[in-house]
Order: sequence, then C-alpha cells, then structure tokens
Amino acid sequence: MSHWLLKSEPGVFSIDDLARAARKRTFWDGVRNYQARNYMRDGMRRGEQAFFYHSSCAQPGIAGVVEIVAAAVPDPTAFDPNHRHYDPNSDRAKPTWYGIEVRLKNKLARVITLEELKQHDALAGMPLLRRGNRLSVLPVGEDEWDYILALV
DNA sequence: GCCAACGTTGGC
DNA sequence: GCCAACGTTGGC
Repeated sequence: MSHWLLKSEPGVFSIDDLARAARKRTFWDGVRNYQARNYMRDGMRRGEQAFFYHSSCAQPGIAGVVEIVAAAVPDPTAFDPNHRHYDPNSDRAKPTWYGIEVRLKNKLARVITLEELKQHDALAGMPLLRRGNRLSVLPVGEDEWDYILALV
C-alpha cells in the first residue's frame, strides 16, 4: 500500500469543503501534469490513503487524510469546452487526463505546516520538500507517512 | 506582487 | 532534437 499527497488551494477547494461534500467525497479533477497523472492513474489504488495538503495560502501544510475510494477514470472536465480545465487535445477514445475519487478520512487536529515539516531531518528526503517541486500529486514514503502522523 | 523553478510549446 | 519563449506553480 502506497501513500500519497494531494495538493489543493483552499481558496478553490479546502479540506472543509471536502468535509461538507456529499458523503465527504469528491472527484479529484483538473490535474494537467503528466507525472501527476501517472501517479494517479498508474500508482493510486482504491483503499490507499493520501495527505490533503493546502497550497498557495497563508498557511501551507497538511490538513488531513483522505482515502482513495475509486481508482483513476478519465477526467470528464477535459472534454468540456466550457470548463476551465478543458483540453482540446484530449479525446474520449484515448483520454489524456484522469482523476480519482477521494473521501475525507479525518481532518488533522492541527495543520502540519510546510515550515514545520522542513524542520525535521527525517523528512528532508520527501518529494514535497524537494527544491522547486510543483507537482500536485506526490508519493509519500511509509516512514515519512508515519512520522508525520506522529507529529499531530 | 515577486520570482525561482519548473513543464510545455513551437520555430528551426 | 535543440532551445528560447512562455505559462504555471507556489512559497514568500
């Protein structure tokens, strides 16, 4: 079982938005980066867990844990010309973009901020903390996953 | 708002 | 295939 991290801008979709969603579920659409797509489509399996990370906000950091409740399927927003994430180069017969469905497992008692994560040598190797990383979907090592949960 | 660090695009 | 220009991400 692999572990993951999913970034979302709370101004667009926060962990509280997920908490309020029907059955606390949402389809994770709009990923338009190939490596992130590959992690979702080829890596993520139903039942695995991911950190819900708030990015581009006052307090970037890990806000909660979600469970992948459905493996990747083609992202319908890529086919919708009126959608912000429309991609004219993607077609239904051979979709380029995929999304997964997640369910909120739990919100953390506090946000584990990026600043705090950086202070732990044990986490220095995390892809999230790697210089210049901008991927919105990332793997998290098993040791790092456990370590971070123990920080709460 | 700034800017570093990318990924993508497109001319050649 | 190279690489400059451009767009985006995301911390600060």
